[in-house]
Amino acid sequence: MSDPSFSPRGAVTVPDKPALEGLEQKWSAWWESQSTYRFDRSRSRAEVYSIDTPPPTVSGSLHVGHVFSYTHTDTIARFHRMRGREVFYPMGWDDNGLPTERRVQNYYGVRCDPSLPYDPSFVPPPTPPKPPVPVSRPTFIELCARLTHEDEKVFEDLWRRLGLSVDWNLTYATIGKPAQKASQAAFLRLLARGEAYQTEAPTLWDVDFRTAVAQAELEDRERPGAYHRIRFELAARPGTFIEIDTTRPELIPACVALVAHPDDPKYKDLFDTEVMTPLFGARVPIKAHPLADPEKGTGAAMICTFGDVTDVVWWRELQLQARAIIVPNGTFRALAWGREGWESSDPARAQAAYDQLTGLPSEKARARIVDLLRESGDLVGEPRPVMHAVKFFEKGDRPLEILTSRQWFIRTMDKRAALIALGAKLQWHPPYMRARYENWVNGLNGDWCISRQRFFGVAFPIWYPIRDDGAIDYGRPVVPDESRLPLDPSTDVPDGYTAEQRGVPGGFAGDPDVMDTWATSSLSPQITGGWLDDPDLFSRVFPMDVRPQAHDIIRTWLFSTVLRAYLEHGRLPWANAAISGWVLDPDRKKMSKSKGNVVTPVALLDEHGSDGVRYWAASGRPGVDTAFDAGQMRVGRRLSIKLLNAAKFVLGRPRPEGLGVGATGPVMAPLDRAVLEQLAALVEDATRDFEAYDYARVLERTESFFWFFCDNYLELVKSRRYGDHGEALAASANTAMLAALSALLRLFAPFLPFVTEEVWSWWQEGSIHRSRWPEAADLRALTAADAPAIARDRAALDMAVQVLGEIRRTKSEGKKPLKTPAARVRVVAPRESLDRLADVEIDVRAAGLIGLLETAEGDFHVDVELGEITQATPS
RNA sequence: GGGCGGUUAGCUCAGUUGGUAGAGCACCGGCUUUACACGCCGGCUGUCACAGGUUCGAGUCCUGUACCGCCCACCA
Repeated sequence: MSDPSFSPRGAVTVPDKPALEGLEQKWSAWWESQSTYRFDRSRSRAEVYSIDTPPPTVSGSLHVGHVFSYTHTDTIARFHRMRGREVFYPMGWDDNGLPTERRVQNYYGVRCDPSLPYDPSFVPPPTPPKPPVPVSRPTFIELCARLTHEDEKVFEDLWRRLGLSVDWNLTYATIGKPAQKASQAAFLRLLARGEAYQTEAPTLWDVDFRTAVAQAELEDRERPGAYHRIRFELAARPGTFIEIDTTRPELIPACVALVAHPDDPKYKDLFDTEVMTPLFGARVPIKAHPLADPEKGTGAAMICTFGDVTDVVWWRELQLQARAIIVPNGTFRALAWGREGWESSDPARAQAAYDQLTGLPSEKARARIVDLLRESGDLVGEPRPVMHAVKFFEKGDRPLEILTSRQWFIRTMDKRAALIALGAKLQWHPPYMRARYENWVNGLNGDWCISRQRFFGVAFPIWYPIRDDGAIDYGRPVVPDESRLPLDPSTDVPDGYTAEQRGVPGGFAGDPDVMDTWATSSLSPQITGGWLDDPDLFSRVFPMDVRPQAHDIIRTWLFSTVLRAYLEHGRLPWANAAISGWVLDPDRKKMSKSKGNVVTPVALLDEHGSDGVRYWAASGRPGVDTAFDAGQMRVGRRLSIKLLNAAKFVLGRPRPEGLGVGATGPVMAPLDRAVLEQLAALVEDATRDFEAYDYARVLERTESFFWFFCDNYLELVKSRRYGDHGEALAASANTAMLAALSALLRLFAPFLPFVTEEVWSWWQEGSIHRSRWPEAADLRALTAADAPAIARDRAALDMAVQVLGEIRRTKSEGKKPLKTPAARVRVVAPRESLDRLADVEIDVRAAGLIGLLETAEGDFHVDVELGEITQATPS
């Protein structure tokens, strides 16, 4: 036989009652012991299929969305493995950054106080205390590591249970040493090339986390607010006012100008004259800028430092002064009017007003100042409530503020054209996802801020000299040699200094910040591929074949990875992006913990089995948000059971003795040839679709064929295969069935790894997941049919199915058992069809329990008379 | 405001170059049939969102509209 894999190897062992129970434990343990998914790094780049696995956030909750998208990737990985590629499939854990910090704070009841000394004997209290216990930064980081390790085990258990074919020797963590080293080295190289820079500038700021955040981490949320109409008195014409609308009246003390459109006739004559701010009496100019919309509010707006990103644009482009009033925790700072350049026409009144705001957060200050404005008569009318979108840090609970601070940036704006070009070269699955990427790149409005004022993360590996006057000299950072990485500048000492010089004049200070989590995640191909420490491995896996990920992080993870690969290697990090959708609940909302509609994945696997859950997941098409559907999981479970039973039949020992599974022979019956030809076509389609990352289509078609195979083909050939028409025809059926079973099992293997492995083990050696993907040519070699013969065989199969269907219908409508004989069947059909029916007559007669079969030429129809056969069976 | 998807049976969704509308689930009826009752056989179900256009012919191609969802921008 040209395809050896359908010939049974050794003894065939089929359980009496095949069942799914226990298969997951059995086979996942076996795969582990056999190293079935071990990556062989001796293979060349062309032979390798490498996957840039997304590291799940281990501090987050496990949910069906994980199961969904990781199953998609696993089907792709298994397909390519069976196609002969050596699959590089690592697993990563995202334990970096804020989610971990927040979880550690809540879990242990601690808070990080970097000023505390390290206490090695610290043990977290048994229950989280309130208020939280302050701990040193090293202790906090230890607790982060401890908890994430626990979380990782839970994820690993889930992944093994789900049957992901990852190589567990290739795990990585985004806070692990290799990740730190890669992040720090890449940063130093960017710094050396001038692609990373530090500057003091207005920055998006989360007041609860007290850190800068990036544009990519923003999200809009609808919040109630109110327009407040405020009057500003013209400095040159007391008693004459300009009115503006604002949703943030509390920022009036930070007001540095008013602005209107250059062509707005209402304000044309007033540009570059001055007004007095209400309550505070500061003189501010009226400026013209095209971003001001004459249609909005009164047409004039207040510019504050800083109320929103438009303020930043105006402030920068109109070269205004800064009056910063909000401090990192989001409250109004103490300040003295009349000093620090905070002039006022009435400093005492300004001070009195401002004192009422000092120490308040924005929202409280807003309520307070509205009272003051109402008393002073500067509030025109009453506030008009409105729902409006407010910018939030995606993980934050309060609206962002914009604060001026010193931050690190990676140059992005000047790379946009190159990034668009790279995005066009990337193969997107589905293709329309590219638009989201291009949308994002084109909408960027600043370089990427990568520094965060947090504790648990990758440190910036640099120090700054401290001048003799005690000031930190940010302009001359002290950088280490790459060989020292990874390092922590808060404990490690720069070359040429001693530890005693830390923090003293003439000494040094470490950079206090950590990197944005995406600054590390964006290097995942480099981290997993051994970029710095294992160039041999890197040359075999990079650039990678595929990045699988969900569509919501195209703007973050996908974008930043493309950027970093471009900056570091001048090329794309992968050839393909396979984008998964979300899991929606039946109400079409994104499944989320807050809505309380999350089903735990383990409970699903318990109820429906891994293969059942995977079936549901794999039926979700690439990029498409998919409804959670337990019904589909039941269908998948049923399919798995059907596979067990169909295989039991195909591999079973039919009567008479001697015509066992070993009795194969030339495929000579038209039905057998037809089914193998159909299967060959299916294999071609499946291969093509899988190559195009359309796993869902492969599953759908394979399943459809499989049910046809069971319900029609197997039923039609049963009798012949039992030997009722001689050994040669039995052997033909036997061969076709075995070849079909083998191919079908392998087609299903990427989707249903457990049940297919189980069935494979009944009659084959080794893992099905290391077996060869079926080839259409192998199946066609069995039939050796030319095109006209194929057409005849297909027509014959078609006739057989139609006639059998008519007989079944008659029995069903007559409410008779299917075992009821059909005494007389008259088939009227065109001559050609009758010839084809004659080709398969013995199979149709046997399957339909036909007594007398009559034929006549005419338009197709079938008459069936049920009942016992009363006359001798005609030939 | 810009962009991207979607709208097909009660539900979830297929429908590859235009050629008489499909599957599963659900529902109804029947059947112990020697692989499977975790099964089998059969049945019912549609103005393919709407309006135009191209075509001998449109679920499929073009234009527009409506609604749903998402991404981005704006948000004084």
